[in-house]
Amino acid sequence: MTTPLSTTPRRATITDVAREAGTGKTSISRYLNGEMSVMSPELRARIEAAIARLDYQPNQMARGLKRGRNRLIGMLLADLTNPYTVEVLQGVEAACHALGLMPLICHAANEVEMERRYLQLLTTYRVEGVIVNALGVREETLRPVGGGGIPAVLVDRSVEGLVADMVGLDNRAAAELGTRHLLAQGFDDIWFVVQPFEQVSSRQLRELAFRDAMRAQNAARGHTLVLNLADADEVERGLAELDRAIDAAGGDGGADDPAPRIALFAANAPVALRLALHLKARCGAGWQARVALLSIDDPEWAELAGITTIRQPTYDIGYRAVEFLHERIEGVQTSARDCLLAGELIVRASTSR
Amino acid sequence: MTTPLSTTPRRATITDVAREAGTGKTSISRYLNGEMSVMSPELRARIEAAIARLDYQPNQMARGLKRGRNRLIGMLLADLTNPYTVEVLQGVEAACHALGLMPLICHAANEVEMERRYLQLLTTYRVEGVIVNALGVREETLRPVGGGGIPAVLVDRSVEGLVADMVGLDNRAAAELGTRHLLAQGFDDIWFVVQPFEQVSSRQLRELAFRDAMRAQNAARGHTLVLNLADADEVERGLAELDRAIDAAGGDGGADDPAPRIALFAANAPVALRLALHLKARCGAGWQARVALLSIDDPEWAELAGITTIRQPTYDIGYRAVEFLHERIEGVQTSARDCLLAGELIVRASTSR
DNA sequence: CTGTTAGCGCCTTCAA
DNA sequence: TTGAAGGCGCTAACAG
Repeated sequence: MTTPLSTTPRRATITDVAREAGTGKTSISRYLNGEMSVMSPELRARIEAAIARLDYQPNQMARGLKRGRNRLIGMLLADLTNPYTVEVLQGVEAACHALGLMPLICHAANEVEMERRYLQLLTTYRVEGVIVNALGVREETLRPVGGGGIPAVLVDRSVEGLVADMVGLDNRAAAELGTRHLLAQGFDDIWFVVQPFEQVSSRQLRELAFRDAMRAQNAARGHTLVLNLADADEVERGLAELDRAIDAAGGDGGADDPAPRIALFAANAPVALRLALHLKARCGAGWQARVALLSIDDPEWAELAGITTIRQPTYDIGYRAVEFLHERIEGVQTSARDCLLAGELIVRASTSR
Repeated sequence: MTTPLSTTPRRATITDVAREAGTGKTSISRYLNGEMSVMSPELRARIEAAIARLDYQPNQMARGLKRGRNRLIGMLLADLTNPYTVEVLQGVEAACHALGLMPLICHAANEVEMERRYLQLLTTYRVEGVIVNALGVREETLRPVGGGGIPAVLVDRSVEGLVADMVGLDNRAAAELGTRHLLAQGFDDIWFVVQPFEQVSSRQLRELAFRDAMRAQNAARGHTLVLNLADADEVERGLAELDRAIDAAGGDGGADDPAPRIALFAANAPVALRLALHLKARCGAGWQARVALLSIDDPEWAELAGITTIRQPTYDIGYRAVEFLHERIEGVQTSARDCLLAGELIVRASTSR
């Protein structure tokens, strides 16, 4: 490969096409916008030929400038590393495709500062709307977007004080579903493990619903453990606490030992993975005999590990979010809507016997 | 929540700011572009105040239209579901950030038709360059991009007949590394499992290197199994063939049984996952005692499952790709470059004893 | 140092 | 049925 890469030969503009077709720019513009009804077939043919000959492609930016709409929407994501996010994204893409929108995907990688910058950047590109699934967004940050300016719809989590459409899992129902399942399976010592939830409404709701569901069953003991995955030391301390509880519960898998009555309920997949890795490292490959694991989210490895999950309707969440946003862009003025979708319990070996 | 969502109050333009600051548009433009050197502090202060008062944000589209560059680059991805892709993306984002670029992420979801459409769309938005990691791109599809028009850099796989920079794993070295490891561990019946590779250069290279490395060791038997993950029936047939080989090799994990000498070498993570799921379903939780599994790619579940992997320098791949592209955008004219990065062998229980 | 004058590529009245 | 003129928001010569 020694051929030098060729240089750019400037793209054709509408003016070039007009000249090539021997007509005015207006007719080209009409052609581009499908206003064929009032146009002689002869002219139309000439335009088509000219476009083909010049390999002309209209400049979206220029159109956007004039029309005031560029069909761009922003998609702000907290963490692409989380399978949940990728799945939601698939729904978003499908919907965008169907509605003629183009998503500008911004990955904040769990950094609040990034979120702020991206939001600002999206504003600058004059996106027509934004879908937000972010970690640290506060009402102030989103003000220029949801408030005065660009329509916004929230995914998974709502933002205090911000009035906007939101779509996500029915967290209350999901956490109840999981808790009830564990109770029904005879677990009476259940640990709900969740990342810090002061800022994240969905985590709050899950934790609250868990506690409520536990309270309804007086016999059982319910605990909440906060695991800040971003801080290795904190994680160590949390896991150590868990270890003590597991040891106390016994159940080393011996044949004459009663089945363990302790279960872990992970609030999402990243937490579940962290737990599974730790348990495997500490108890070996047979860790599942000592403790049950259930997680909201259904990552690809769940089936392999055999843990029970509550699968979110991720695709629908993404799709619905775009539909909401599209309606807002088209000027719908109803008050803020919430769309809560149901999760599905998938029972695997970890919690059944 | 019954407050109706407010309407958009039209954003301030450069003209508004000029009026507000009592000056001309040029000065505002200069201010925006940091040409502060020749500007009275007094004027500058007035401009700053006006911008703040109006919450003015320059319109990127308009700037782009005028200067002919919009700082947008396209990022075409074959499959976001593959952890590899997400990791590369992180490198891409970091580099874009550092270079003041904004990536337009397009997810083709393994559909060739989507790729074509996205490529066309990117052209339409006049991106300054494209990073391509796609399934079905042929030279023709990319012609308008890599050839005459927009600079392109390829990730992971090269495209026949297309002269462009490319960055990815050193596939030959990686496949050799894996094969040698398996041979050194005493496996003499090794199955290389890979998705259809006619179209994908990286898969071709891995398969070829595997065969070469096997040939160097006459004693061992090497097989290549093609697994088309997109076709359930084909997958069934392929897995059945594998099952027969595993059964023939024996090694049911009994204490008096010699350790199994059969190993599976997955060409990437999606294949490895499919294999692991099948083996677990067929042989139960103890499947690892019957067959060893090694995979190129190091997905999050690899540690949990204890399979050996060859981790790709994904972040660097993404980062490097953007750097290459940026150089091209800036006009570098050297002939096409290849950047091959080394993989790292991570030995886990599956292949060690 | 600062403002005026042309466009960038396209769409949109308004005439013809 | 078609075209000419003006402007979207911004930058880039030119003048002053």
